[in-house]
Amino acid sequence: MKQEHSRKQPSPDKPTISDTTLRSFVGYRMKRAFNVVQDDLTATLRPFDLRMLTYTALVLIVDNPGLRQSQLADAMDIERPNLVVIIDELERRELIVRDRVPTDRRAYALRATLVGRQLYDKAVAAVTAHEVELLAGLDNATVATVLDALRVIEKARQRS
Amino acid sequence: MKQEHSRKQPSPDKPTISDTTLRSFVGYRMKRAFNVVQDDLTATLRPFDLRMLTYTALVLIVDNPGLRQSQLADAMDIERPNLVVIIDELERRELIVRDRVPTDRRAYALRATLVGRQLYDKAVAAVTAHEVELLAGLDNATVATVLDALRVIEKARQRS
DNA sequence: AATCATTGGTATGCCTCATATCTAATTTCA
DNA sequence: TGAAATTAGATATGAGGCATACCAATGATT
Repeated sequence: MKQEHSRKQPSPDKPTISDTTLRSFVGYRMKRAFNVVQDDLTATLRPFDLRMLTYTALVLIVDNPGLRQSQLADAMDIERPNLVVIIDELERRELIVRDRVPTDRRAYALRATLVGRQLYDKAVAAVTAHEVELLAGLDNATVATVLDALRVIEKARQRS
Repeated sequence: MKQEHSRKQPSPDKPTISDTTLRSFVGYRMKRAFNVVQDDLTATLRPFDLRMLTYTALVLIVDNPGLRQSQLADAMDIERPNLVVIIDELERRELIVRDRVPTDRRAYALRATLVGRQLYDKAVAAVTAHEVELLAGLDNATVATVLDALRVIEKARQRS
């Protein structure tokens, strides 16, 4: 996703069109807000030459040394074939290594290199800083409420 | 996006991997929650043979009869070339028409047909019902707080 | 040993997004 | 007014994120 939605202010001559119906949907609001967050994240990660998915994979590998590709795919909620190219890229850049698992020669144990861990540190710090700025207009209690609501929504699928 | 993330419960044997670092980011939580909402929306719209984008376009055209394609692209935050195929599809299905604008022969005024408005009614009702179910675990005050927070986040870009 | 399941990989296609470029039509303005 | 710039829509094309089908190698089951 290379969007970076250009935020164009409404031209005063053309009539602004109404999205009242859509605004009544939480999903629509979430998408619009998430676009902003994602664009910000994309811009934040660009200096590190990371995309959202490579960043996510790197973080999970650093935090879970030795995990298998299939576990990582599960955690990232993507299919195994799509993870391969992500791992390929991280390995090519020597941010991680594919270690053979002695007890199961089909599998790889993924581990971050020193360089990978250093990039992780810098990227996580940058993303954290950007999030703080993005949430500057909200007090902590509100953020906590939102996070809790998001968790409820995320878990709602298991009911349906 | 044809995802429909298969919600697999964690196998008890394999160690669940930790996403603690990522969980600390609001963006990550938003993405996970939004995936659920989007999957639900996709499933809800499937019986109507609508995707999120065709649905969004249809709703905006019904609510703003006569708008131009470029206005619609602006409202949907997508590029004009990408809107063309969406409009093509809606027109082919005779849900909307491209009327020539007499005062500007470059432009089209988009209008929904009767069939389009009928589909709109059904789809909006279905999506509304699904949202109610998805948000069943949250009280109204919480939803209001979340919507407000989302608006603050969405507008935050204009500050940066 | 034979069958089945799993891991990682390859090939492939769809959808969403972007950019560059084209035409026709309309504005702008020297 | 007439040339240049701008705009509306369309086409072509490519990147990236997703899915499925299929394969080879290995491991698990019986």
